[in-house]
Amino acid sequence: MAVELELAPKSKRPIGEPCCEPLAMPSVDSERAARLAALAKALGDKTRLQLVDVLRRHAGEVCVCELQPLFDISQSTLSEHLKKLRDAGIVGVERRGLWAYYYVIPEALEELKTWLT
Amino acid sequence: MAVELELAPKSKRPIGEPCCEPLAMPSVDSERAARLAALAKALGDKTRLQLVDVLRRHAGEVCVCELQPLFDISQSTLSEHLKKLRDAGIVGVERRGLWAYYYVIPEALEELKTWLT
DNA sequence: ACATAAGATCGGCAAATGCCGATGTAATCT
DNA sequence: AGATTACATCGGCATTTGCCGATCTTATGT
Repeated sequence: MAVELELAPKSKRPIGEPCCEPLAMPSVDSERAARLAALAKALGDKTRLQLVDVLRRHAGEVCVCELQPLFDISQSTLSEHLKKLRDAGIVGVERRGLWAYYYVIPEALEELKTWLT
Repeated sequence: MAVELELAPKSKRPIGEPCCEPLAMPSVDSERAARLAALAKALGDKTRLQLVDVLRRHAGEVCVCELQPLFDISQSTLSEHLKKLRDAGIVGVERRGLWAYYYVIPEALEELKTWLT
């Protein structure tokens, strides 16, 4: 993973001890960090996290109207949560007739999981 | 985290009847969902995610003043980001003299990782 | 064609977030 | 003691967020 942030040595400090050793400091590159943060952000809401949890185990089987009674929020709010998850690439939708069936995209969760490992 | 959900089989239904049966789903692990969401939320910022990434590789070796030049934000903003990570239980601090050495608490990341698996 | 239903989007509002400079606190140096 | 340093916290500001009811779009049934 490309090093984008570099460590600069401290210029001032009490004479005795150095604050810290200068370290070549690898970090996730900016683009990847932004992507990972976006994934985490999308999961950073209790309702959305529960949505993902439910969808993960019932992908393609549950329509939105079935999801609705599980949460104490309005239909529009639920729809907006699902949109955020969609925008983050965490879920996808399949429309069948009047209904919308959401499913988790496992690769998205895998991305985060990989970084966490 | 198991949100216990019973799925009602989907069937075509006449107009005028609800799309699906309401599903009896007590927000069983509501507490755990909140915890996981809080973890994800804390990671849901590019700067904080990069902070965690750096700290993970250099736990206890890097003081805040050394972290600072890595990010294009003010000292106070950096400090506030670290506080959020602290509050989420993702990092801890050890103070040595004037300096503060942050380290990642691996169990916190593990929590999220486990759920993602 | 018309009515109905699922779901997305809009407008608006209160609360939370990220950011900064200024100030506070505590440890260390002269 | 006073000065300096590292870091935390405060006050304020602009943006984003979550939420809602209302409305729009699209598909289906009569």
